[in-house]
Amino acid sequence: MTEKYELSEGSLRLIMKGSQIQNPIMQVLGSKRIASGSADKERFRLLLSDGKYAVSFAMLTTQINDKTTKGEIVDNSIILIKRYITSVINNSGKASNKKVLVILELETLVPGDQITKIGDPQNLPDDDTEDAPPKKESTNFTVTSSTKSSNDSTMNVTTKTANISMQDQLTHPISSLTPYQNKWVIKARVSNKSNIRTWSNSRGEGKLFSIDLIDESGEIKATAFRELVDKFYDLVEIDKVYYISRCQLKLANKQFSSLKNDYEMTFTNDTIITECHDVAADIPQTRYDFISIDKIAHVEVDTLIDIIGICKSTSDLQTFQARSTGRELKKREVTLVDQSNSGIALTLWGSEAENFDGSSQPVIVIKGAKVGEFGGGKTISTLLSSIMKINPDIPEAHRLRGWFDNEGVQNNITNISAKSTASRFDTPWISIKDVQEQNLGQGERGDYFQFKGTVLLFRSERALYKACPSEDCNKKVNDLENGMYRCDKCSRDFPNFKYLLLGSVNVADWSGNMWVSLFASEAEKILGMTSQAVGEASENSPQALAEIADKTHFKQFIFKCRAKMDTYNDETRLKTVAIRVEPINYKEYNAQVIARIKQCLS
DNA sequence: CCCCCCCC
Repeated sequence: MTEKYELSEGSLRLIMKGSQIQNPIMQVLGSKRIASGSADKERFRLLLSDGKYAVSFAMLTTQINDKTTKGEIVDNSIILIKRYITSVINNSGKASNKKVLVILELETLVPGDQITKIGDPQNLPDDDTEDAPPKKESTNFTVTSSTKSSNDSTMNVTTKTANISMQDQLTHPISSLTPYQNKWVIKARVSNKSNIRTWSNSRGEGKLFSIDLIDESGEIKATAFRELVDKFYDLVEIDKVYYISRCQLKLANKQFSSLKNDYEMTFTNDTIITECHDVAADIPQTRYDFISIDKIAHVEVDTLIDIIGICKSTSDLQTFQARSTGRELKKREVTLVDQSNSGIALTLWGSEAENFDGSSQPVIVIKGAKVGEFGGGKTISTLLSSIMKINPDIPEAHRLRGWFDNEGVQNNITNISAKSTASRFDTPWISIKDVQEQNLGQGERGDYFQFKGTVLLFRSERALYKACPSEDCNKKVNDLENGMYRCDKCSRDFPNFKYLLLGSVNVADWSGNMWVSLFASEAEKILGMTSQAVGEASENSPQALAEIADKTHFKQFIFKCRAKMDTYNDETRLKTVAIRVEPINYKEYNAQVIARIKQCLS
């Protein structure tokens, strides 16, 4: 084992001086949990050895904490460090800064239980300022690049005087920031920037804007208030990289941010922000934590999530008044699908909705979309703080594009935004014979059922009446024979009325026939005419209604009915109302027929 | 110190 994985002897000394060593191999001699402000943000500190030197201040970035909690890193484990940064931590109040090695990515080469301690490593002193060993000394590792300070023996690593420029300092990883320590400099990219917003409440009023900052180790939100808005708003530009120092840290309110950080920062009068023109490639763009669409079905409402999906379809732009504020709102609904063969409705707002063009079925990526619920299905919506990208150049987007074009486009998609109105789906399909034999309609609410029926007769007598012209009143009016019409329900006389149909139809299926009654809206669907048009035709010709009714014969529809016992003139009998008459959806109808045939065969 | 983010 030891032959196979030789430790990168001497590499720790160079690393702690700021050099970049390619894939150094180290042994873990110890690890311990570091107490932290919040329980879910634990950190791990490692005692690392390169076989020659040992360093006790190495940390795992929190993203890879699971390496220790899963038991992958135990004492004596040999690890390959794939990515790391060195940084300076000021022990608040103490005179000297401390160098720290933050491991961003690692691979365990040999589990600790299969090996013992290698060599007799000596602690590397904190104030190690001697020159690094000359390069000709034989080493088994490669120095790929070194920081400016590594060929300068005075090193800025332990310097914190204000008159050196920030560029000369080693920067701190965002993930190492805490409210307990405020001497730091981060080098971070602005991945999102809000507009300037004002507020006014019981605690006062003012204005603010916020930005999202990202580096290789993590991300954090930063907010500027009041006069600091004027100072920084124009200075800070989206996608650019800055050195930032002297902000105040506080606990983040997770409800309002999807960023993976327990803290957020507030700009202060002492905050310094300078642009970094020498942008290292290792400052990432936006970081996402995508959740697949099928899993959103189980996510709590109001949670902020990151999502990637193909825009399968889009609705037209809709404009309406907000009920609460009365403000005019614009929205567009987009259906996103992904490899889980699930779809979800995404709502875009305002100008984002207006300008959106989904005709090419692009990949949509959103950081910080809000999960909502409508009619029992889950939906998502963008917020002002969301970042939306169309066809971003990231591996996940290319993978999704490939899946959709090759396969997903023809897959059946389960839409998790579908309304789940149980009663509608459960309406049983039964025959007319069953309706008559099953003694339906005894209950208070009546019984609901549906069937495919053929119209045998549309009764034209008394199919039309003059109704109250008030919008929501369909009461029959009395013709006062003086040009006025009285509505008893509204207790008013009107100079006009509206025509309404009151349908009564004899419908048949394979098993029998029965009479069903229909409200105007459904009778209109069978006649293919509005009540008003039928009424006007009748005024011109007394035969018109009979002729119109004749044309309905042998038309077929799906009748969704309610059967209920009804008492009229002391006579109690079953009354069936077709509450909805719909054209036959053969896909749905045939599925039901096939299901019943299968049931018969089993 | 904000934290509103809308509708069916």
